[in-house]
Amino acid sequence: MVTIYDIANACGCSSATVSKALNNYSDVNINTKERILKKAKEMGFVPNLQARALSTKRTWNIGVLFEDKSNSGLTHYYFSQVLQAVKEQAEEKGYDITFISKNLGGVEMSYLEHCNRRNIDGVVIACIDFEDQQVQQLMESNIPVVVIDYDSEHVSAIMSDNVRGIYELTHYMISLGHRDIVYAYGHEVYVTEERIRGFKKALEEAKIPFTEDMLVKSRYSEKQANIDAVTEILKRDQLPTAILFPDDYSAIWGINALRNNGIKVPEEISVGGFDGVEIGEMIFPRLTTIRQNTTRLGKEASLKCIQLLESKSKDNTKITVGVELIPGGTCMAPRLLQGKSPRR
Amino acid sequence: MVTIYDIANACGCSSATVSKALNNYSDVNINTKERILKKAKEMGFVPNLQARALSTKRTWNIGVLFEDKSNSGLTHYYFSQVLQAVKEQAEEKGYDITFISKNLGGVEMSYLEHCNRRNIDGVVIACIDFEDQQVQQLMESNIPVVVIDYDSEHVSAIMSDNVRGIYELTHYMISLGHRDIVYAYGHEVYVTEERIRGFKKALEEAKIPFTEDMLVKSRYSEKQANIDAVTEILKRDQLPTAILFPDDYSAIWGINALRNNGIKVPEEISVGGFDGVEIGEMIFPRLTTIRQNTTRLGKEASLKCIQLLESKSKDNTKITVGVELIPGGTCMAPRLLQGKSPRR
DNA sequence: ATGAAAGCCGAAACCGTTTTCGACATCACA
DNA sequence: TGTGATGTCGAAAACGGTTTCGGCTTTCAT
Repeated sequence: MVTIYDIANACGCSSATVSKALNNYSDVNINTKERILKKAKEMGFVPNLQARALSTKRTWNIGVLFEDKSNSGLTHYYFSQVLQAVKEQAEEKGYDITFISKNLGGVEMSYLEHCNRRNIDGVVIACIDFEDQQVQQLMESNIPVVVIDYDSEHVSAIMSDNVRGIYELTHYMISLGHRDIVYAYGHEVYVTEERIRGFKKALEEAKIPFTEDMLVKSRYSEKQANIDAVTEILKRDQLPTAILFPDDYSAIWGINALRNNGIKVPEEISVGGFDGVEIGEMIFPRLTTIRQNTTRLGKEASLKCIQLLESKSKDNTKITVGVELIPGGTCMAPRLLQGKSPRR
Repeated sequence: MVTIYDIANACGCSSATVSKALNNYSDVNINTKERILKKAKEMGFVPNLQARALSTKRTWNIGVLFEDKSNSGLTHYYFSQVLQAVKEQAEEKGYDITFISKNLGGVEMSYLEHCNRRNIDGVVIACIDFEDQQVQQLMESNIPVVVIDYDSEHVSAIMSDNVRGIYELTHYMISLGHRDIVYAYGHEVYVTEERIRGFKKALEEAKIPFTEDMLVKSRYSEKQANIDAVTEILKRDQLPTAILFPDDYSAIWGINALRNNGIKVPEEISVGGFDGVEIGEMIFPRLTTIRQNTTRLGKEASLKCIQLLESKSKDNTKITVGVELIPGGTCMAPRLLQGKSPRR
């Protein structure tokens, strides 16, 4: 391994001058500088980031927290896209990303401690369980943190326009003629509250009275929870004409569950998803859903995080990223008379 | 930030002793040790990994190379599962993972240089383009490298049993009565050669003469390439009764393309995929495919990599991980007389 | 000619750890 | 009582960089 000292020797100058030459300091003669740079390249010099970090306190590392309880982390259809965008944007700015975990090497360790050990410059969080004690601790620390889809006074946030998303989807259903709509909502977290707000808003505007049975508890990205939700709904005397699921994955399993119970989609029940990931296009007919702009969410998160860490500050600005309705083939106007139960 | 010096001061001993106490050296009195550990915890000491790395030359960091040309990296249905397993296993052993990229901070940089800057302890590679000059350079370097699904004299490898996989799938098709089978193979890489071997082997055993038109060039995980492959096949005077695709994603788009052209699957043409990822279960009927053991592939890769880096050695042992046939509903016995062209 | 300013460079401290090696005390044993 | 072994500790160097600050030249206006 060749160090700046080796270069200094070869150039007949001091290591300080080499360091300055490599870092574009102004107080080094243009000729010396070029000589040093040339020699450095010749000798195959590669700076040691650990050494540099030790004195500059910058690791050029962004931590990523992606602990999804239900679907294990990286394989998540929606989050993996966000993560990809975070990664690309970070790399473009010269940062590497590192996953933050509890439980490193068999030793239970808080997220914050993990970050401190590695001297992470900043963190992007996009997990479901923001109420986790350790996540809160991290957000309240003095490490710059950007969260995706959560609202906290301590951190900056990139928000997908969930209210508008579910509002538009509901509105669309209503415009097709649906009035008996069920929203199978996800985990009881911030995003869910937001979405329920959007759901109710659309109903209200259409003067459709909201009743408790329009909400069914389910879970994001959990196959069985959504199949169970469907099973529960099918026990009712009067079936809804449309069901909205918390994400596309859930919607697809929901559709399968409906079909396994002899219900035709969309002829008997219309279905809407959320996320707009590619699996929605793979099934037939294509899933009606709300597309979240994963690329922008990820990019904005990275950029905001970098901006914060470079200014060594924290703030709690919020950036909202728009969503888009993707009409598919899983919805149609309800065929049966309202208020009349379709079979069973 | 509290350092070992602070602890030394508080304990009335030297930093050397503190370091030793923290690292379980034998030449420190049990009482002093406990006093130091207690104080360290009290003061909230967190070791600085950069400083440690500087003197030990271990970063506890494993680099991951996942550059998939077609489908962008992390969002890949198959690779993301492997990656998840690599990550989990690495973390269990106390290692963090970091993505290796060219082009860090706008500066073109070789993979090897990226690793050297960060002083990565070892690398796991699972990308498609192993022939890339930079990937080769990395494999030939003295950094411990483990590759997934590639064969090189320079590195250790974890291999999925591709030959057996495609052999079994083909064998299954033949056992259903198919003789006109097309294999739409993926990128022209090592894995593809392997699979073609397995394909031919199954034909040979069944005494079905191999002809060139049984192979169609396509690409892994590329929607359009597979749709195009289907379009090409459909131009033939005599259609095959079964098509095998290079992965599940491709198979699903292949099926959609077939259906868009009025061909019934599986009634007119049977279809097989490869990978065994969940999307194969989402469509109706469920995709017949070969399941690769992504979890084991990832775990083995991590473990092998750690074993190598801890012994500071390289070798080129190969570990093969088995595969499994998942019979679905996209295959059935061919209905039409062999040798007769089904319509058109 | 002179003093100030600007340009260029290097000594040395510093970042937070590990690790070697020698010093010292204590102990056991002949 | 002397000797060697054993146990415990710390000084100091090393890891590979960055950065401050002061000193020396050179330039330039007066």
